[in-house]
Amino acid sequence: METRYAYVARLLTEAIAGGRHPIGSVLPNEFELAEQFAVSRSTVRAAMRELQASGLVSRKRNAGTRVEALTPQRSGGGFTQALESIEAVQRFGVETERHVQRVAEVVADDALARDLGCRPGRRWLRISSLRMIPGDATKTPICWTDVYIDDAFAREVRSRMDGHRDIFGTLVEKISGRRFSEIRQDIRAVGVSHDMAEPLKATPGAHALAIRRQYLFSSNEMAEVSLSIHPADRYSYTTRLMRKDSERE
Amino acid sequence: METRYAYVARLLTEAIAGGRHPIGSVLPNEFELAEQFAVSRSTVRAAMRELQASGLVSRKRNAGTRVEALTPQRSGGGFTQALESIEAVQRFGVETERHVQRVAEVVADDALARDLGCRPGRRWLRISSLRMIPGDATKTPICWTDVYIDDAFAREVRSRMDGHRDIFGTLVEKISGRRFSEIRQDIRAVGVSHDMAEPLKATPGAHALAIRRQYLFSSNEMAEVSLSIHPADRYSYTTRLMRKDSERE
DNA sequence: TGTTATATTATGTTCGTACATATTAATATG
DNA sequence: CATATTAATATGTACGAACATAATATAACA
Repeated sequence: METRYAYVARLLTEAIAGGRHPIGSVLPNEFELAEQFAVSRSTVRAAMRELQASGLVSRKRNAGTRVEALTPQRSGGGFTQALESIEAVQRFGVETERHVQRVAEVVADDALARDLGCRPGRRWLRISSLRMIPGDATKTPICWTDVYIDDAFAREVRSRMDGHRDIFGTLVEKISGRRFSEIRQDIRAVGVSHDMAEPLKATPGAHALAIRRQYLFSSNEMAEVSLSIHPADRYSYTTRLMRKDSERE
Repeated sequence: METRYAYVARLLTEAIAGGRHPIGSVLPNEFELAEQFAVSRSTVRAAMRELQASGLVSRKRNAGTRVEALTPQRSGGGFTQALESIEAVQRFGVETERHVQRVAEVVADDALARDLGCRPGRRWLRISSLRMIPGDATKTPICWTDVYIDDAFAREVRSRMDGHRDIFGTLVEKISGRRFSEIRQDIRAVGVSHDMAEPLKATPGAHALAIRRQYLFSSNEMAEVSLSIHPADRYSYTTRLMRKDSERE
């Protein structure tokens, strides 16, 4: 038999998916829900824990329970990929080090705006760098990366980037005092362009992976974008998706 | 101030990390722990929920709480990607339909074994197909896919594949009565080969994404592998990684 | 001996109560 | 009018009790 909290969780999930509670709206409080469903507050809280775990709602003291998504973001039955840190998103199998080539402030023209997924005219700090394996005698770069950081953080980033060996995303989080809530990633097949062929030690037109990563704060504000070019023979993007059940047997 | 359940969770986490409770051992039951820490059973259960969420322990009725790992496996702060189903792994933005081109039983030679990640000599049922957008007048395929299914399921798959519109993975799960526990995915940049240029309506050597997906029952039982070739102009692989935290602000 | 009832056990569910705490809204104060 | 104080509010923490359920161990029985 379906437990009562599972029943409450299911009804609420269906109501949210069905549009009864649009994103951003606030659910009735726990006591009201308890009365509506004729269960105790503890049962409502157990149901809420499920909704929260699946990413449907967020909760805050006295602000109530707000709907964040219409469908489960972190489900139980499907597959999940877990990355323990921002760095892990990059998934280089090996240790790499960054060699900064150029730093410049740029304004997005139409082409760049399309590449980055921002509006034309937006101002960015661009940091271009190569990634290498430390101690590699051939000095063959793994990839070329252009990191675009919101102009608002440009001065701080410029002054602190030298002492910073981590990925730039962590630096932006440190400077802004905020945390990224989402990373959008886009992988395409491209050819190595003429400009990049030489620094990458590849032939122009050679097969390569182009990876775009957009780093967003909670309000859908894009604070950073990175564009990487990986020649095909040096990199493949690997993920392991695990079925997630925490119950035993 | 540290809450009591957080205190209990911390002590238990430290005790596990410190080797006091080796992997596979069973913790004292909830009533005993409640007495040890001088808290109520509810508080112990709240602490247990934390340990379970971080992957340190698993629990089963009457079998108790067993230690599964010494350090947190799913810590907060990282990012996760959630796929609701096996199909979602493919992440075509649009509805697509499969057009089977060839079906054959094959034995992996050295080259194929390397491509699939299996041992040479293993027998597979290979199903080659094109994926199209229904109603597309130009009939331009999205991708070419070779699906390799374990020989053991070959006969069943052959007889049931016509009535099956879903991805083959679900068919294999249905036939075997087992569920995949892991999908390994590998994305590389390649050129369209001469054989595939014509069916894909692409020029030989054109930039393309090659995606290999290995479907595993357990960590060493690979039941299915798929190799897809996506011409660059028709597909990009997109993922959204969400921060795990569900607290607000 | 093998199979079927029965008791035991540890976690799971549900209730109710009480107080804590963070945030917002209302009110009083300078 | 701006600021400090207070009240109201919704979630968070903590307790204790009772019963449910699944798995295991034990006893009863043929």
